[in-house]
Amino acid sequence: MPRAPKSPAAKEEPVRPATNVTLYDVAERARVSGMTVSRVINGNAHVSEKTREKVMKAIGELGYTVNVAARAARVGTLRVGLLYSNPSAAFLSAFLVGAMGQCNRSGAELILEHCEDLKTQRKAIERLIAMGADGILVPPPLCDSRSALKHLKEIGMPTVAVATAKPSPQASAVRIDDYDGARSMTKYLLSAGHKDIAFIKGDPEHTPAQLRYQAFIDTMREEGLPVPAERIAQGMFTYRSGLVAARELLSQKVRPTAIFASNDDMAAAAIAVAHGMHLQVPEDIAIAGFDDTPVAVTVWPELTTIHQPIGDMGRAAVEMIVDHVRERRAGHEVVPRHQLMPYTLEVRESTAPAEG
Amino acid sequence: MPRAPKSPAAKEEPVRPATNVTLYDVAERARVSGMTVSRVINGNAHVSEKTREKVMKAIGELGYTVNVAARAARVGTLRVGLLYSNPSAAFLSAFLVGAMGQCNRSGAELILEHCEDLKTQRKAIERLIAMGADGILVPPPLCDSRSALKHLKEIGMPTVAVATAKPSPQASAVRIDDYDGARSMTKYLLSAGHKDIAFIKGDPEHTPAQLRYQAFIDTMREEGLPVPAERIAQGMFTYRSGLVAARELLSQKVRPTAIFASNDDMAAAAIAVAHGMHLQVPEDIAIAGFDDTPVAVTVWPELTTIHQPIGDMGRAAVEMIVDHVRERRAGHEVVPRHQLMPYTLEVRESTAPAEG
DNA sequence: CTGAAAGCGCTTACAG
DNA sequence: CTGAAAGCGCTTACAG
Repeated sequence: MPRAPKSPAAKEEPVRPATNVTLYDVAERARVSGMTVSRVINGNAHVSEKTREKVMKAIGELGYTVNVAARAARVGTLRVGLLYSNPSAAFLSAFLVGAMGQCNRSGAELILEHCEDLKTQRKAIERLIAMGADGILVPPPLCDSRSALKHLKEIGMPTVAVATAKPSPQASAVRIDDYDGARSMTKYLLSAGHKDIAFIKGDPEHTPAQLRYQAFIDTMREEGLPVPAERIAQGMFTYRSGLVAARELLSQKVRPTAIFASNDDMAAAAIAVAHGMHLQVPEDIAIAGFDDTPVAVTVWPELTTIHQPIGDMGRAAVEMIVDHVRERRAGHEVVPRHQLMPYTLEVRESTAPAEG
Repeated sequence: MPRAPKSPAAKEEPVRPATNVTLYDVAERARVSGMTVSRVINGNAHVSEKTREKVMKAIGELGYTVNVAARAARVGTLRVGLLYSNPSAAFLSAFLVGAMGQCNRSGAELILEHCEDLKTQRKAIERLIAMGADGILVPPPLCDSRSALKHLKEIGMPTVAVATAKPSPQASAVRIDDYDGARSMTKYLLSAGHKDIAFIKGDPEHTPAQLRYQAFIDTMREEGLPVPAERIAQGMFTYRSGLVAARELLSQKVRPTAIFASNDDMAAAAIAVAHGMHLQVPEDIAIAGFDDTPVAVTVWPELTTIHQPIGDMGRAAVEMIVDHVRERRAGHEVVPRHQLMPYTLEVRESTAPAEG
């Protein structure tokens, strides 16, 4: 493989800085009891600001980190439920890598439950609860299900939606700005001199598909380049649907100079179709994707795409749900949080400046 | 906050059967001390056979499982190092999912270290040790490096090689039988009526590549179908190398009726090349892969392939390394173990009976 | 708002 | 070969 896959936890921060400093070391230095330190690190409200500061200072100076194993021994292992239906294999495994890594660091346990469709989701949620889930993570496409989120809200289960494009204000969410990402890609293609760009839409049920398309249309329009209907093809985020869509787009009398597929699987399919028509990529047709899943660097030429930090999102989602669970246990109200992760434009070989 | 009690009708194997039975419950029932139970569950040698049996019986009756969090609190979290260089992204993430899941269940922690090539591996091993690794997992292609394994052996570090085709008797290994798997695939193609089968070899540095090729050749020969040189193409396990190899194989005057690529990335490339030549898959040319990585079900038609249980191998490797570390701590000699995982032949749409 | 005590479930010395 | 005691680092009652 040409490039080393991103290692999930390798960089970040040492898995756990094998510190021998305990809560009591902090207590001693801050001249308080261990109890008080415990309160501070758990965000308990009943600590004076002054005391909290003293403790935080000592924590910083000593480089203290909580021993999650000891905490888990006392408090019971916190269980994070993952309710998933049918995201792509690539998405799920990248997400799991991040989520599991963080569970490990947080001393939590990940339990998975599959649910085939929206009808069975209530049962899946109940199974997760029966298995002792303290909080639940909801990746696409379930994260866009109002009824799933509503059900979870009603039963008071801490919830984090992942990779939804239109987050509910009622529930926490970890996501990228799909609109912005698609806008960046469109601008990049424009700046490379492409004017006649075709677009492959994704599954209309997925909110990211809608926003990516909208961003493309809006950005083109802003440049005074309205997109005719024959430059838009409907896909379903699958490779196979990309095959059909790309065939449709490339069999026009006048071909576009670039295709922006709204995910990598469809972009990979577009490359295959182009090659099948003896078109060179990117010389005859530039092709771009979205997500930066493993297939993006498997195909040749490698795909220019928007890198969605799926592993980091899994990590962040677990961090957030763990916070929520602990807030709840501490008797606090759980306020929904929305975390926007940074995406990056990965320019690779499948795109190049337009000719002329 | 107390966790809701588990329903007795538990699922398969709940992540951890949240049993409330402790070591002392077992001790009481077996009429021994907690210390003795601890010795038994840790495989300590200094327990009489009779006592051990009593304890095991009580454990079974009570459904006791050790509380890994409590153990970790006492004994320090066990750290499993993962030394990897450049396996494909798909392999690594599938492996990580299995390995991390098992680490979670075992109360261990996974720490990753990348090493670019064989020259830097010694340093990578030292970094892993500095980070507190108690045992090290070595996936391909490093698992085939004699010098890496030798170094680890010399410093007395418990080691498990993963997915090597030619395991060293000196080190533990978790793998599938690559020879057998390739033989199964070849037999399947033969049974479907194919006689003229081409083969795309993998990176000659990887032991699985060698065995898969050998199995193909041997099986064909047994059937009285020796394979001419023009039916063999050299690949490197990458998509791009598969593109080149497939082009070579399919541009012969007389085309084979099937191509067996020794991994999925190359098989996916072969499909793309076939489509580019306006050949139908599987009607005009059947194509098979090996590994069953996500790309196998991303491309269309989906790939017939040998399913290598990569996630399970990650799980098994962690289980084994944890055993080794604990054996070592208990003062036992670590005897290398070799675990063969089951592969399965996944017949999908990319192959069909030969015509005629 | 803060603290002294007890205990989570297990293992490490130390005995016998 | 077996056990009584102490303690891992943290948190949960219970006080004040």
